[in-house]
Amino acid sequence: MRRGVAIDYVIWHTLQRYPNVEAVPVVTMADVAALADVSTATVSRVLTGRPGVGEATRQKVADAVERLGYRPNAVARSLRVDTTHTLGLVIGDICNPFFTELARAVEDAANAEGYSLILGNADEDADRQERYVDVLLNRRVDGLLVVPAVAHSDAIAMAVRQHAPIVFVDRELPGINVPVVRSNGRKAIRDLVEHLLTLGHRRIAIISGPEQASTGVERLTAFREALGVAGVPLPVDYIRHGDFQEVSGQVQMAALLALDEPPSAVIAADNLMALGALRTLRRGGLRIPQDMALASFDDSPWFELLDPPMTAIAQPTKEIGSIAVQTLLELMHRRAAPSRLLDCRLMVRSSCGEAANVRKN
Amino acid sequence: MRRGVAIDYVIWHTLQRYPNVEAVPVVTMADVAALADVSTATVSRVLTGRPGVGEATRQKVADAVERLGYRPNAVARSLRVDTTHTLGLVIGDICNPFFTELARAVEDAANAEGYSLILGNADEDADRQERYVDVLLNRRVDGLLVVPAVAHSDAIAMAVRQHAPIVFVDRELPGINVPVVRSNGRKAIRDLVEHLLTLGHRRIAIISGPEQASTGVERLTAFREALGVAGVPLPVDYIRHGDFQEVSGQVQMAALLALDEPPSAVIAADNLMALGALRTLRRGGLRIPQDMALASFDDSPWFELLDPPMTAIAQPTKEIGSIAVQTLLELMHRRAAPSRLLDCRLMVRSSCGEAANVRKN
DNA sequence: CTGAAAGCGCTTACAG
DNA sequence: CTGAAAGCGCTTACAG
Repeated sequence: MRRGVAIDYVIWHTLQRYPNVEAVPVVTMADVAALADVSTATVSRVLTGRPGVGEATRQKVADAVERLGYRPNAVARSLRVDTTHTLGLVIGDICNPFFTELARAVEDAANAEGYSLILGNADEDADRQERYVDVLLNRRVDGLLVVPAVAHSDAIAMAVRQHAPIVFVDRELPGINVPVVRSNGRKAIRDLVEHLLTLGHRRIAIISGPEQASTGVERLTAFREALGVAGVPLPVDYIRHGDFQEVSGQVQMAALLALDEPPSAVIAADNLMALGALRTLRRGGLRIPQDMALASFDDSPWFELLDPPMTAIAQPTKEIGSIAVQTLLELMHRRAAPSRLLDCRLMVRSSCGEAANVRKN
Repeated sequence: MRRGVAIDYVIWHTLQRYPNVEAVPVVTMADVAALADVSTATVSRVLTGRPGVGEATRQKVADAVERLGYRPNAVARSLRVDTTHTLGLVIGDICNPFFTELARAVEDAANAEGYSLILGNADEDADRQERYVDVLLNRRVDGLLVVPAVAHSDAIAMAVRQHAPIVFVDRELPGINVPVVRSNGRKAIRDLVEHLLTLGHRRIAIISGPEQASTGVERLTAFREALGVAGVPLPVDYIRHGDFQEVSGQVQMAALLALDEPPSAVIAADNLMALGALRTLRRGGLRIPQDMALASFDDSPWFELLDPPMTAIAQPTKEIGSIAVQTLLELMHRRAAPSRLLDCRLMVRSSCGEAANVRKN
């Protein structure tokens, strides 16, 4: 077997170099060069497809590579050329389908441009976020996409000061001037509120994100404005702050139900909190939408199949991901890149009531 | 501002070195050493916390690091110490909640051991899988976890021959001898079939995985055995092969419905195909479980909230992830590590019928 | 068309 | 306790 012979050669070779180590032979470019009887410079040239190598030589090298099962050491290459062809993405929570879909979109876009992606999951936690930003930058990713999980980040501030190419996705950080690619929920939220008003709802509450999260704030503001225009009051008790994770949706929905005058409709600012809210309603035996209407920011493949199908605001996730990567590439080439705001779409289903049986309260 | 001064120093320093480049200054260990007036060896010692450095020296170095905003180059370090403190994970499909949860568990376990994780999404595609395995190995991850997406992989076979530490998760590859960590669905599937039989079902079909996928085969075999024991026939038409993604669930359910004698119950071999099957049923206006019972392999947080709540087999995902990492670490230390098989649990909900209203057909 | 040599930014024996 | 120097595995001017 040819390959066996080649590998044995390497083992032997390695044992020569490290006579008293239980060798796990790792083939280097020097091994290839030796076997092909050329210099490492030449091996490097054929491996990177650089022109100006004789056909015969090229073949000799290719054979040696094949026989030895040579695996280029990307770490060494990166050190030399000062580029890793890797992008980093720090997301808020890998269990949140929105981020999952985003990661998928970013990965596709990155691959299409010849980059691989290292994914960091901050889990909506400040420390984990800081750690990941540093780790990825130390690993010398060529560019970094981050969904900031907290109001303030020393790691990011420092990185920006050092001119690391960074773009924010989905959320942003006050006072840090990097391009942001995200969706603008304003219009869709206005549509949603209108939808609720048409269905007769007048007591509408919101389970928003953390007070520091930019997306949370924006969604809340848009909500407040939409109600204001319609002249519908928004009691402070109707504004709940969750943390974008499921349990907070459960808790805040329970808190709303415990109010003297509970709302008749609730909007959750992300899909996990909507899931939590729904769970609380179900456990309490409440009917949707008769006892409580519920809508969600973020759509999901599951929503159509829930009981009842959930009305939701869909973000253009794929687009966000690919535009974010494009933006990052611009930055990496030291070109200016603008922030981008993309529109959302309201998906009317039946969790807020049917247009048919409009109700008054 | 101290930091401003320090950075200006670096810019100046860098410009000295590269007078005609629009400098993006990157601070190196040599810069720190120069500022602290020590050797790089000493800087390295304090940075890696090695003992035997005078307190005064240590402080000088720490100050310089701080002032310059020094960021260690992990690429250079890796080349030198021949370890990256990184694990790789190649999953089948990042949009599949099972893999997402798995990735989360693996990441947690890896972080706990001081490793970061590079995630590759094969998207159930052979080429993408091969590419990722190579890319990750070239990047010199210290170990690799893979959910093999196809029946045969040259990249993996080669890597194993080169003694790369690899463990399979969730699925395995025939003829490749590496530890496997996955769940054993046999018992839970037997429970599920029993559950269906008790409810009166006699025409039970399965939407299995691809014929080459080990998990698909195992689940199918367990299903066939369980029916065999009960003396219930399994027509060939009742065995459908999907690809673990949603659309195939839709298609195969439609095929089952088109049969002369359609089944009264269907088991989908993963959660995405279950979702697809459910969608087809809903679009066709069929009632569940009256017109068709449906159960899923893989549980999901959504299942409890579906219409109707879906009966499912839950895998111990967290455990699979953490045990897989432990197993990989053993391998990395060149210790033998056994394969591990973990039990699943049947979560009875109402998509197959209530125990109350048992039916006969 | 090909090779010798320098160098990327670290770490680590080896001396002192 | 500290430093000079070699070397990890590549790539790339520079010569020839």
